This record gives sequence, C-alpha cells and structure tokens, in this order.
Amino acid sequence: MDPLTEAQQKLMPEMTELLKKRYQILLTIKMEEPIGRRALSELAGSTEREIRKETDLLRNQQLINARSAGMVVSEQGVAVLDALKDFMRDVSGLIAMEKRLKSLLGISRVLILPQDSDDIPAVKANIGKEAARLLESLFAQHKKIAVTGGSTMAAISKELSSDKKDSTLQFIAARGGLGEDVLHQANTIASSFAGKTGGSVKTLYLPDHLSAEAYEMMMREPVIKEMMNLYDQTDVVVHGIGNAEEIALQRQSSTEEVERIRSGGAVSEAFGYYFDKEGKVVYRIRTAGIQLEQVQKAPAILAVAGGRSKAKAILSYFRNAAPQTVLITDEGAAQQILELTQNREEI
Amino acid sequence: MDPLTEAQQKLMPEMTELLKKRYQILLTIKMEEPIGRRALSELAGSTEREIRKETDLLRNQQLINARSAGMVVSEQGVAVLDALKDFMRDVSGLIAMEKRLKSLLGISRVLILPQDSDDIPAVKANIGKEAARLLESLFAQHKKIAVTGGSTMAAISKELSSDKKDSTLQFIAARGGLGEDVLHQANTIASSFAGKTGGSVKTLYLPDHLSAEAYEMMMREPVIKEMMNLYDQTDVVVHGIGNAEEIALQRQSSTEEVERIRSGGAVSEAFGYYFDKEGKVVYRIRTAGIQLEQVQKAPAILAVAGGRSKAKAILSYFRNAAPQTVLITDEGAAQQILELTQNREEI
DNA sequence: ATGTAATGGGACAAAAAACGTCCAGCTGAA
DNA sequence: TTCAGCTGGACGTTTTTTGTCCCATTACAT
Repeated sequence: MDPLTEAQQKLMPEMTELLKKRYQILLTIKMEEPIGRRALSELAGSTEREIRKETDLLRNQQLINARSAGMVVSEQGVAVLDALKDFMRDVSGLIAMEKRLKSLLGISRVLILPQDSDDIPAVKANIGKEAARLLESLFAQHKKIAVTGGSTMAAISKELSSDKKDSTLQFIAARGGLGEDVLHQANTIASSFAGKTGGSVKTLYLPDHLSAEAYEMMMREPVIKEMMNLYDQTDVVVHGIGNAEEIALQRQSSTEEVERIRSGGAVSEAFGYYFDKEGKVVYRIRTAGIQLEQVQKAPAILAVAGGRSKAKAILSYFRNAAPQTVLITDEGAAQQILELTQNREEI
Repeated sequence: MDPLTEAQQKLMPEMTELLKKRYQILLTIKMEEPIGRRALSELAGSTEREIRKETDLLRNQQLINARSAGMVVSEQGVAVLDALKDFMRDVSGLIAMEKRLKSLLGISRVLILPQDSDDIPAVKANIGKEAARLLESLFAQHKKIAVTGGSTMAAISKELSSDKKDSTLQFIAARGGLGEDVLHQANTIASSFAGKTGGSVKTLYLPDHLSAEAYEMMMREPVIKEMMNLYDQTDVVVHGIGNAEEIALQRQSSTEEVERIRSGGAVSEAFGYYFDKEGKVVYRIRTAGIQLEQVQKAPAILAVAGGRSKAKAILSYFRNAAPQTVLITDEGAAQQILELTQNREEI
C-alpha cells in the first residue's frame, strides 16, 4: 500500500471505516436510485438515523440530490465513486486478500468486492455488476456461454449492459430446470442474459430428478444430444457455488438423495455436482446438463459466490477447480476462507 | 491536487481539518519534546482536553510515547511526519498559494508553512526550521552570509543543524546593534549562526541612532570600512521583515524619527530600511549596515516572516524586492496577503 | 381521477460522547 | 530533599448523537 496512505491511516485510524461506510452508502444509492432513507437503511444494514446522518452529509457535499422520489447520485458523486473504486479495494486490504486467495486456491484470478453480502444485500448486486463487466470483456473473444441458475447468477443478469447488442452471442442453460423457483432457474437466467446482450439462447427443460431408465432414454433424444454437443463447444462457463445442504433442500431431493449427499460429506454444489471438503465429487444430479469435464476444459470459467456463509463451499469447490477459473466473491467470504485455512498448510 | 485525494475530501470533508490538527500536534511535540499536555496546549493554541484527546489517540497509534518527563515522538511518528510533509502542504492548498504568491510578488520562490504563527507560537519554530534547511542547502555554494536581527532570525538560528561543521562559512551581522534586546540583535544572531555551523563571524557594534557628524566620522573608520567592503561581497542575505511602527517603537526612535516614519507612510522595515506601501524607501536608520543596493545584488536572498499580522509589511517590502529573493512565510500571512490583493490587479 | 405507498424534512426526548477541570502519584532535575 | 512538571484517573456538566416519531408532498398504480 501507498506509504502516504499508511501514514494517513496512522494519524486517522477512524478514516478507513468511515470511508468504507460512506462509500458503500453512496454506491448503494447509485445502484438503487432513486431510493429513500428507509429502503436504503434496510439495504445497507444500518439504522435509519445513521443513514440519515450520512446522506445529509453526502447531500451537503453535493454527491447526491434529494428528489421527492428518493435520493439520486449526482454527477460529482459518480466521479467520486469512480475515483475511489480502486483505492477502496486497496485500503480495505482487498488487493492483498486477492493475492493470498489466488495462490491458496491455485487459480489465475480472484476478484473481491467490499463488504459481506450476508449482511448487506446490495453487495450481491455489486458482485453481479463486476461479474457482468468481466463477462462482457470476454464477449469479444468468446461467443458460447453456459450459465447456471441461482440468485447470484440472477444478480449478474440484472447488471449486464444492454447498450451494445451482439447477436452472435449464444447462451446455453447449463442444466435443466432445477427444483428451484422459476426466476432463478438456469433457463430463465440464460434467457435473461440473451435478452440483455442481444444474443440467442438455448434452453433445456427437463425434470431434475429422473429415474435411471428415464434418464437413459432422454439421453438418446436428438434435442438433448444436440445440447450435450453444445456443452462441448462452450467458451465460457459462468456459475455460482452453493452450500450442498441448502441446495439439496431447495431441490426437494428425495430422502435417499439427501442421505447420499449427507453421508458423502458434501459441502458445495455447482452445476449439479456435489463436492466434499476435499473437492471430490460425491454425488451428481441425474439430469441433462453440462459435465464436469466439459466445464474444466472450457477456456474461461467464472465462479461467482459471496457471503461468509459460502466460505466453506467455495473452499471445497476450489480444491479441484480448473486453474483458469476466475473467482468473484466478496470480502466476507474471502475473510472467512482465509480464517478457515490460516492454520492449515497450503493446499 | 491528486484526484484521489479530492475524492477522499469530498467523502470526508472533516478529514482535512482533523489531519491538519493532528499533524500539527505531532509536529509540535517533535519540536518541543519532551513536552507535557499543558505546555503543548498553550503552544498549539488548543484546550488541554482537546490536546489530551488527540495525544491519547497518538499514543494508541504508537506515534508518541509518554514518559514521565513528557511526550516524545516515536520512530514511527517521525516516519509519519516525514511521509505526510509534502501532502499536508498540498492538502492545505499551500502549494497552490505558493504559486499565486510567486507570481503576485514577482519572485523566484515562495515557501509557505502550515498554520499561523500569530496563533500558534510553534509555527515560528517550523518556519525557522525550514528556513534553516534552505539556508544550509546554500552553504555548499555560498560562504559569505549576512544576517539581520529579530525573533524570526533567532528562530532560524535555533534550528540550524550543528552536525556538519564548515569553517569556511563567514557570517556577517548586517547591522550594528539595534535598540532591541540583545538576544535578537543582528550581532547575537550572527554569532549564533556561526556557532551552530562552525563558521566565523564578523560583528558590528555601533549605536543605532547617530548624529550626522558622528555617522560621517564612523564611516571613515577602518573597521567600519572593512565591514562595508564585506557587505559588497555578500553571497546570501537572510533577513526578517517587520511592521514599521512596531519596529520604530521597539527601537526607541526619537519622536522626530517616528514622525518621519509615520508621515512617510512606512509600512514595513527590513535591515534598517523603512518602506511605504508602494515599496519605496521612506526612511533609513543612520547607522552602519548593509545597503539596499548591496542586498539587491546578492546572489541569494532569504526573506523570512510569518503571521497574518505581517501580511501588509511583507506585501510592502516585496513591491520592490529583488527577483532572486525567496520568501519563507506561513499560511496565515499568505492567506492575508492574498485577501488584501484579491481586489487589486497584479502588481 | 383517486388512493396509496413511498419520499425528505422537521422535531424532540433519551442516550452517549466530549469537555472542562480537578487531583493524586510519580519522576527527574535543581 | 524539594519542587516543578508530568501522566493518568475521575467526575459533573455540556454538547452531540441517536432512535423514533410525525407530516406535507409527490410519484405511481389503479
């Protein structure tokens, strides 16, 4: 870190926290504008008074404007956010954490965003935004993109820019409809991605839990075969990482399945695979979907998951993740991962 | 100014003041160590509680240590002071002020130090310190240095480093004993300079107020003639700038003199010359001393004066000052000068 | 057009923090 | 040994911050 900044922090130890707080508030306003005090205080996880104090200040500084519909970030405010973006990551030690995580997980890149999405819902939107930017930067080179479901993936689709359309983009739902709500299904997400970017979409509607016979039969269907072929040509895989148990419950898995998942010591889940804490596959949903091998040979992989509650799952998944994977997460998760591993040796 | 810093200030407007306050306190401790709360509060112009709050913080940050004899700046504290030195000048807008003053006064360099020595006595010491550093940097090239009297000059001599002695340095009292107290006479100051730097000294003991006849006679004395010759070879002139009336009163001038000074509209005084607000000489003390022409042809001139009460005097003196003059002053004086001239055009 | 749910701003008592001001006990220098 | 000056503790008082209302206004959906 900049020695000047270090000296400033020595002389003003309260600076970092204050800066982080205000920056986060300003950022949240930006993302949700126009927004009122009360809604903002829920989103930011602070009391209304606290929000009020800070927004009063931000208004005095002309970083936000208060309209009757809510508060809006001013032009100056956007400039401030932009100027401080990298600095905030540095001052929060995020850059240092990224380096440590990178070597710990053995992957090419880690992107950590401020705060903890477990505490502050708006952080998830921020993760989504940065993941979206990163993904967009890949569009020039990579056209076939497989996407999974989940609320994190939904956050990404929300933040995809719909400015420059590219009809050559092809989005592929990485799996059939999960037992989850429609909004967070891979199919829905893939469609949303396509809609935002102007690309086309290939969806796959298929029950999650098939009997062995039905599964075999489906696999021979031409539509499904074509889909499986597409998976082979995937350029980018974008997926979330879930906690094994949570996902299993969400999916209304059979007791037998839950038992296998549990006894196998499953910790994490991604694109239908369950991994134990050593990163070994202990179970996989029997449905049509992208194969682990297909994911691992993809030129680019974005794994997106935030919140300290996901730390164990992330760690589990990355035990055997492909080295070209990029992890996009938040401070809460990153901190928790580093705490969990501080006693162990390197992987 | 750095756009990052600007953004920080937008988000934390209280930062600047807080930083300045703490920096100043730390700096004052450094200059006066070991020092106690009460002495420090007087020097810094704050209440004891205020000082206590801040020093408690500084101690927690391990920037100072509290011994029974008083507070002392730690190694880390010195590092912080050093790292922040330039930044503080920038953040206070001092660098911008220096530029404006430079062009306003038509001289080559202006050095402005934080705060106002009218309010905080310690600032004078800081001015002295920086003037001393600047002067020392000239020692390599310039050996014959003429110095005047005054409390500001005394502050410089206090801060001259006595580390590396240089016996080739030659200090010359720019004038005979002024009516002032011995401690602040040019002779005393010159001796002090010589003592600190290891150089030699030429002093000039002569009453300030001579009759015309006595003056003529003294001027023919060999000792005096030699002195006047020395003035001709001066490499550096270091002098303060005073308020004309104050100086006149200090010098117990005759009523006739005071009348001439007053009616002439004298505003400033330097090395025995009185200047009106247009920078014209309206009177000069009739005693042996360096001539205005000799000052102006010196390769280097340091004019040192601080405090907003000196603003008018500084402005007056610089109406006709040599362009190679360097002004060393403080924020208070600089601000006042700029306010005084903001309505007028450039000189 | 109309009702509703959100907004910012005003207000105020309660709680917390900061402040001014002492004092005790210690230490180093005279 | 005395004494001045120091730190750290203490505490009642003042000031600021905080939690929590209400209210007029406005955008928006019905």
